[in-house]
Amino acid sequence: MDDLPPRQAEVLECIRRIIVTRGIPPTYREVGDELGISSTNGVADHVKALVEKGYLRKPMRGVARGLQLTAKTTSMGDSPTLDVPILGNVAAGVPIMADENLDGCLHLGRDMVPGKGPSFALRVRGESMIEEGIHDGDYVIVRQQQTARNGDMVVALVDDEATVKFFFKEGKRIRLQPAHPTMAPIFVGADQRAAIQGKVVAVFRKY
Amino acid sequence: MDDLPPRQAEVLECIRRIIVTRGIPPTYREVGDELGISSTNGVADHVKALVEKGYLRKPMRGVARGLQLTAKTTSMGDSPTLDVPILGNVAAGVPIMADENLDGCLHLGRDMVPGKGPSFALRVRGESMIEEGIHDGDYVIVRQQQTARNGDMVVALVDDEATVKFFFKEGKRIRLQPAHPTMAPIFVGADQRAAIQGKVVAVFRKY
DNA sequence: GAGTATACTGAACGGGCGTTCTGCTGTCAA
DNA sequence: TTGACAGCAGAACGCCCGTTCAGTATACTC
Repeated sequence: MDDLPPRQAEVLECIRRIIVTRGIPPTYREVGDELGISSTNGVADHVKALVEKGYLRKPMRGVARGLQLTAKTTSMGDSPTLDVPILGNVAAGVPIMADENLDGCLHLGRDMVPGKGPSFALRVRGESMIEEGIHDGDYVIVRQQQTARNGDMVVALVDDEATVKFFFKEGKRIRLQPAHPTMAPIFVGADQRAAIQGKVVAVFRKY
Repeated sequence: MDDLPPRQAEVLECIRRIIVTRGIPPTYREVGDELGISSTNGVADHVKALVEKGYLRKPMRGVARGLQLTAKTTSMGDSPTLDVPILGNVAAGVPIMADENLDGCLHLGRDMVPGKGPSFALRVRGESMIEEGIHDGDYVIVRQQQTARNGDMVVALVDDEATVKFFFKEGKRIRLQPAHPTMAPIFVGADQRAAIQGKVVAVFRKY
């Protein structure tokens, strides 16, 4: 993901920083001034490469300050902010990573979403994590990953349905443990692959 | 707050919509095209008025697409998104509304933060609302207001310290009720004014 | 009736800014 | 050693775009 040539990475970082801190994208000359590139063409070359590689977007050509960040950029590196798309309910079907948001975005400070990699948000249905302080209707912010460690709270796909549970590997089977006084854990055998969608890294609730 | 002349409100709404949906501010001519204003000066007049009234900002003059929204704009109207500044800990001193963010921002879909008016976020210290699923370290999103209704979860100033409690008016006194099995409520007499800072409208937790 | 705010048209100026072209210097793999 | 890629310089073109100046029209207040 982050296999950019060093100078291109600097250019991308510079553009991202300016967009985040100033609220409006820089011009080629502004980028050049910051990085010591006197020719606009020098910057244009880098931008062209970054667009081709999917790190930047240029929706309208020939337009002043027309550079935009893509999801690839906002969910990478040490960006101070992060756009987390809300992909749907955690009890309804398979969540799919998409560029465009379905139900809006959670825009959070980078330090509030631990770890790297793409993230998404889901709405929790049911009370299975009530003892963790996660209620029906809460949103969970999930970092996409296929594996998990014992004790992690994960979003897993069981019978084509996504659920939020604690993850425990017990020998050959996996235990998906709810945080509810009366609900029983779900066991997934070695044959049925437990499709881990990601790890819950944050929770959001609306009153 | 929203006492703008109708046409100025349309211009502001148009600019805000374009910034939110396209990610980059519009030019005067783009605004004019959308609203049927053929002269850039017509738009410039509206922008000038909106800047003077504090609804827009123009940090650099003479710069293409240099318009920015102010906190006044983002926390008003039917904006689809909302920037909520994080102002500090809920147990540490008086929260103050400021233009610039202290600890970053929660950028949330408008429909996720009920109600109107300016909002801010605070970090909760202690376990006093544990039974509500609000843990130590959680963030609460607070809509600024001076009054509250029975049962509201509010941020109140008691002895110059901000706390999160449920609000109940009981005759002449006010009861600030924690959601904790062993913690006692705080009573505020009629003489001591309970300084309500706002109402908790959302919660955010980071793992 | 004078003054002020709103809401524009039309035109022109001048710098901002993306684009394009040519050409240069490296490095690295084939 | 030929080629591809990264990373520039320098210059020129031409539209984009904020700004400014000069008016016009309506509505409202004093």
